[in-house]
Amino acid sequence: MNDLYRMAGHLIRRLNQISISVFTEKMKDAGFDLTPVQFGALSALQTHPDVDQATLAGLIAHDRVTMGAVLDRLQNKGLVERKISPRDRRARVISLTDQGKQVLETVTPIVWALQDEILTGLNPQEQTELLRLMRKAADAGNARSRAPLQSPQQK
Amino acid sequence: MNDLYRMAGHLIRRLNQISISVFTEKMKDAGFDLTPVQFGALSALQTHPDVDQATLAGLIAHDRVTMGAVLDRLQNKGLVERKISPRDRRARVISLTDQGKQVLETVTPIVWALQDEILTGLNPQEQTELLRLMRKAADAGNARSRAPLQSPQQK
DNA sequence: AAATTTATGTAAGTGTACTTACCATTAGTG
DNA sequence: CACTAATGGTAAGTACACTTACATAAATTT
Repeated sequence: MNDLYRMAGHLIRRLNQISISVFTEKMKDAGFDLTPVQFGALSALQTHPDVDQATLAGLIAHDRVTMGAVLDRLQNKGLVERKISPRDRRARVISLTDQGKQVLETVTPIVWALQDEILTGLNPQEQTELLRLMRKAADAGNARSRAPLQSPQQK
Repeated sequence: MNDLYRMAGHLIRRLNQISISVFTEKMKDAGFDLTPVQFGALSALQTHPDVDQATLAGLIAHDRVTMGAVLDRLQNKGLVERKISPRDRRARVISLTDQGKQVLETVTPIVWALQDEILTGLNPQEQTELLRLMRKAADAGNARSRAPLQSPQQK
């Protein structure tokens, strides 16, 4: 038995694989073609409408380049619109289309429901505790990641 | 404050970003150009020498295709050798080169040391508990991931 | 007002992490 | 022993998740 299996990094990667796999499967079952990151972007847009790409990237802890590519796909699917900001001609203001809003509304409860499935094998108390610890670790480590989470107020 | 931030999937993804970022930074500081997955492959090869690519992939929960690409890079760096298996002409038996062994030996303690840094913000008891819960969840969810972990005996 | 710095978005490149499809080979069945 | 099924590896394609580099535009400094 390799020590690797006891390393935080390896366990986190494995959980991420499981998480993405469960998400993809459930989304497919529900008839939607939406990745976790794409859902994250739509979800952040609902809470913070009409932000530009860089701000949106900061809201879900991505770099501008990745966010640009994700938005390309969301735009192709007709879920999102890009408009040049009237106050800054460099910036693209992103907004949910009607279809985007509708998809998000349908999909959000499904995404919530699948969260438990990611943590199958843990009882409710353990799930709560794991969530608490992960949140604490993610908050503390935020500045260490390449694309830190940035609340819009900070900007 | 968006609900997204309370979802298991989002927290796992964030921890993974932090984990990879810390790994990359520390490895670079130490003068090595090695990714987490590349280290994982070398480490698994140490414990299970002379396995074929598919078996190696199973040992660290990857699919054959990803493993092939990782091994291309490790081979280019001279850390690994591929030989056609005498007992199965389809299979490539992978072995660590002397340089690979040496790199692994130097790097392993660095990787262990950096694990704590991934979980900065948690005290030792919390780290232990998080690791326990992650291991339990990863084990239980193993079959759900696209590329489940496979012990060589199972095969 | 001009020069410098900073910031937004995109292009190109690397490295996972998969999918499907394919070829070669081996194992299993009739 | 022929036929089929399963397996190992690769090819091509998609989607993150970054990096560096660059053009444009805005903000700041001189």
